[in-house]
Amino acid sequence: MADLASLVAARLQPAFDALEVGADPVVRPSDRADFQANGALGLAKRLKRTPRDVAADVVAAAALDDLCSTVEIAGPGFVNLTLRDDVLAGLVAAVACDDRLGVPVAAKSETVVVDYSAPNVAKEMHVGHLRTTIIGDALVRILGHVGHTVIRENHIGDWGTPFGMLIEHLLDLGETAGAAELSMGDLNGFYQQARRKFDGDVGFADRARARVVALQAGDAETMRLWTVLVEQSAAYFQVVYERLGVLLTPGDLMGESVYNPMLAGVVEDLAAAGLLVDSDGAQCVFPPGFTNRDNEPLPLIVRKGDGGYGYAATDLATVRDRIDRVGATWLLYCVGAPQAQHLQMVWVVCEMAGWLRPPARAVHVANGSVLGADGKLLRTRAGTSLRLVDLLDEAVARAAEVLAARGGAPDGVDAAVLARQIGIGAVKYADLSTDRLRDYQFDWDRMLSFDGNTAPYLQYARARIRSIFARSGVDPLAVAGTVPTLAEPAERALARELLGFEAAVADTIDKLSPHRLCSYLFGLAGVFTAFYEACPVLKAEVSVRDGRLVLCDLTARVLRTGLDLLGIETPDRM
RNA sequence: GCGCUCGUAGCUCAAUGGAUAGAGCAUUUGACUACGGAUCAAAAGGUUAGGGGUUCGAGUCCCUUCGAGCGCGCCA
Repeated sequence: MADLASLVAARLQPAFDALEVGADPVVRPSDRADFQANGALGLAKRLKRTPRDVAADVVAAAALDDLCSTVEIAGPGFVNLTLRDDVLAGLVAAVACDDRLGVPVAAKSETVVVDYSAPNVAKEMHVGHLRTTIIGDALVRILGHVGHTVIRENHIGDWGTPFGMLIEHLLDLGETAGAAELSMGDLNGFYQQARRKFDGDVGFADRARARVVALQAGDAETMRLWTVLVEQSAAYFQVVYERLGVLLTPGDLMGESVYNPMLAGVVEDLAAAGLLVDSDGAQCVFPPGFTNRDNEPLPLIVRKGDGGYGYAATDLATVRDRIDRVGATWLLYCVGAPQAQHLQMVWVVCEMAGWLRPPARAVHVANGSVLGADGKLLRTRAGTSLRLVDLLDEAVARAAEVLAARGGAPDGVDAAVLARQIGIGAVKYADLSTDRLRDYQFDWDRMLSFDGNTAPYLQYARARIRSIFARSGVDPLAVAGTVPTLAEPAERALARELLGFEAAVADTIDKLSPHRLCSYLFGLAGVFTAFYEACPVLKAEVSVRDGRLVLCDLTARVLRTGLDLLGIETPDRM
């Protein structure tokens, strides 16, 4: 199934080629017609002719009669193309019979590593982990859907100096009690108590420092205690991931400790390449183009003055591992915007060292922050960071309230399950539907509303369509293959919108921005509503009815597939 | 000081360099014994923070001012 705009562009291409100025047609969906071609505008100046004349030549040469019902040259030289109804109807019927709903498998399948979530061991998951986790997970699903080989990597913080104090605190509590506290998810308390002792108790701090040395030396007992911390945390993370409904599993954990054995090699190779510089006792690389506040070259500190490896060394090793061992050509880092400069420096150094080279490339899928109603970072009333589990619990509780106010769950539907689907879906959709780079304002009432660009609205729109089939007793399969008539404008508009799914998915991947898909689904639901209002389905005579049922069924399937790609569940009844 | 991101309707958000900048909410007006009424339709709402530039064409690209947020040597 070829994207419609590409189909039209391909028809115009020979006409452009004939003009011999090396330009390509620009065809895009338009509100004024099905498509608008405007490439002639750019050509006109080079040809020293008016855009309208050039457009007329292109249209005459393209012979679009079998594809378009009207081709109109408008304004300063825009070509408005309206597809023939029979062409449109045929395409919709074909998509309706296609399990992939028109979305093709990528011509080039790539191995993609998606780095996302990345919580810290023995620390609470908070709102700050929400966006990276949800956006990363949506991209994993979408890229996988179009046939890429997607490797999820959860780069948890499971190494470094804090583990000295964490291990000592675990010993102070007693292993059993400490582990129990961790598994209950009271991680804020655990970490903060350790921190407080480290800052206030000289003896404890000394033990913690000694413990770091033992950890780095691979002392068996210390490693065992470290493993306790990591395993308890990993189990806790998994509880959160399952409640959130993301694909991450314990098998996806690729913590900092994994790269530990590779760090010496990284430093050796950088030194051999002549990139390493001693600066104030630290081993650094100075990538060009980065300066500090005094306008001096900014170092990437690979090895600290005390001989320890910093996170930069780990990040370098990670790039190398993903490319050389995993064989990835596309590295996606779903990480907050503040880390942009650090990542850029790491990648520049990797390029200098020859580790990151085409076709492999790294992309920072940056995200903005989640803000409260006051426009500041979302926090609890007390001003502490908000635990992710608490946020998710509240989402489900509030969804249950909204559901109750609407009259409760339908008979035979588990209200608790439905509340979870709506509540979690609402949180995820609110996050995904805003441009990921922008900060967005978290608002329970808005995200849980059944009106507007929300998950409940889309879930409800689909459930209503399902109920048409349930009430009528018609099996969608029974009408499959019917070519809709598209006599009504609302039918035609819906058909055209349905064919846009492919382009919406492609655009989402192109920009690595799930909100593109959200916008499409919301638009589709709106066009469907207009259709549903204007065109009776079950009351229509059979020949018309079956075509409309195909449109209904296809709409429901596109909504479901689209929400599925975003990681949002779709209850059949609600 | 340098760098990054952002600034669009009252509010929350859209908009591949393409025509008259679009939705939802809120507001106002209207429809209808209903294929799911917590429905639908319509109106109103804009100097795209300000100024300059590039372009046939700028919310979008470049420069600049203002404002918000975040980074900038041994934490990750």
